Amino acid sequence: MQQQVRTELFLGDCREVLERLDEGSVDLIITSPPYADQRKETYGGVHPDHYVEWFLPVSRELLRVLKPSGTFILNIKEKVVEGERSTYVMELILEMRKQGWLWTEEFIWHKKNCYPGKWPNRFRDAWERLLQFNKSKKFNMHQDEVMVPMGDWARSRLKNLSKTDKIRDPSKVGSGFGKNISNWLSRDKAFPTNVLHLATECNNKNHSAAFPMELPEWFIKLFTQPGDTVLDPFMGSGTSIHVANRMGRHAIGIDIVPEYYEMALKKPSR
Amino acid sequence: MQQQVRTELFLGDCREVLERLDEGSVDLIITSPPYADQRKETYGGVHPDHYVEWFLPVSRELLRVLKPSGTFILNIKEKVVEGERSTYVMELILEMRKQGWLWTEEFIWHKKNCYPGKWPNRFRDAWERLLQFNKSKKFNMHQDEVMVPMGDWARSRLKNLSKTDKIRDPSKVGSGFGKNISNWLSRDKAFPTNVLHLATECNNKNHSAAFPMELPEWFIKLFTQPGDTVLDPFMGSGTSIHVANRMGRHAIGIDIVPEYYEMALKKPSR
DNA sequence: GTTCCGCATGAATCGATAG
DNA sequence: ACTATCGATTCATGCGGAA
Repeated sequence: MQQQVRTELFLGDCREVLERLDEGSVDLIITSPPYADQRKETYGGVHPDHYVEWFLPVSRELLRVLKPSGTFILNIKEKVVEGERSTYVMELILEMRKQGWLWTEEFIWHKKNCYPGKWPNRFRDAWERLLQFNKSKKFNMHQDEVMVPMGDWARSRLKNLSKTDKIRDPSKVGSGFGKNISNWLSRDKAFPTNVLHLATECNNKNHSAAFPMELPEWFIKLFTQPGDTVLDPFMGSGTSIHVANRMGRHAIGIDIVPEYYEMALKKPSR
Repeated sequence: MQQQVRTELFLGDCREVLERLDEGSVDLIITSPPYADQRKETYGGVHPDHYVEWFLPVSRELLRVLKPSGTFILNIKEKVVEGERSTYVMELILEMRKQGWLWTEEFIWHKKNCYPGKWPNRFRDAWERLLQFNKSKKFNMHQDEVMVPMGDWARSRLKNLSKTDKIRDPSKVGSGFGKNISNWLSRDKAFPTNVLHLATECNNKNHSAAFPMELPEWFIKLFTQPGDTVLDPFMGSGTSIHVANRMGRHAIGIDIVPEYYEMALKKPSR
């Protein structure tokens, strides 16, 4: 029942708050930390050169509070510095492995409505990383929960490519399954892939979410069950926390910015 | 003219063959090297732990033969080893930067019809990396050649120009920017993003790396002009070489496997 | 109730100018 | 020279009001 769902929100630096959480108490961590040099007004901005050392204490605590069967989903993307992609995300992955994390998978979030712009040497950036880390090779995964209908794939929550995407790419889709196609026709649902097609939410309201609700929803369905605990150490306005609550999961949210903390407190769990 | 197009095919280890090519003689290198520990029969297989040291001598020679204005597109994806994604691609990027390469961009190839399958701990892998490396920040890029049709929204969009189309609100986030809507009036095409949606080709069963023609075609259009030179040091059956020729570019192809070399020789340049 | 249409907004990046 | 700020460029989406 919804009433049984526990929600704990903390105002403060997650490096300190996390120390107060019990070891092995969280089933899913899903977060989108401030990217390097971004959100200067609110988070102060972290220089790309110092990003790894800034994040490692956090990931160490996250490793502690996660259950052995749990999963950590990290949404991040490196920025361009002087014409090159920065390497701090790769360095972060390498360092987190040294901490004991397993880098299990990398999902791609294809942002269908990416930021506009034109530059002489690059195109618009339309994707972000969704890095999956685990504590052990045996982690919980409920694949059936995120199956997508095959027939009306377009209407499903995990949306398919938009109309223009189809117009733009006239190559032969579905021509490549060979004999296995018969297996698929008899099913009505299919497992998704590791590429997620979602638009960023840019509504007219006073705040915009870091990522669309469908994103945490998808991973919460995939990696937790009702009654499990979801943690977001950089909750922002609290999107993933409230999605977790709505789905009957306990939620723990942390943010260092008072405005976000207040916003998360007040947000109706509709 | 097509007749003027030069094609050089070599049978041998590209580390040796590349030494015979002139410095600064290639405009675009596009290749899909044998993935780690894959295709053992054909390439002998490279263990993930030795992949970086195996590839670095190749990339050093590629750096030499590339023009300062040229581009290197590397199609690669790390395999899963004992439940984890291997880190050799990230390590390779870090090491190639030490060689002098600039890691300019990472395109995503979304494989729309990836191979079906089911595993208890992961979904189907539907994307690969297309790493862009450059020798200098000033490289050739012909963006107009790869423009795509605009979305349907554009038609109604341009009927009425709103105030904010001319003067954008310096909005709350501070990300506001002014528009020059007059640039749009005659526009029916848009620039693409760094996510490519292509289906894999499966017609050529003989070749172990399924590389859809559209992929080299797109990068050849983007980074070269007719008369330029395209190199594929792991040409396989020679798809990118023949696409380059068909598009009026000179081509150099290398492969160590006699069967592939023969295949590339015989392939009609339709 | 549908569909249509107007419109603000988004983890962007480059190059020029200012301190 | 080296860093910080600012102006210029751009496309797709979902919302909300109108038809």
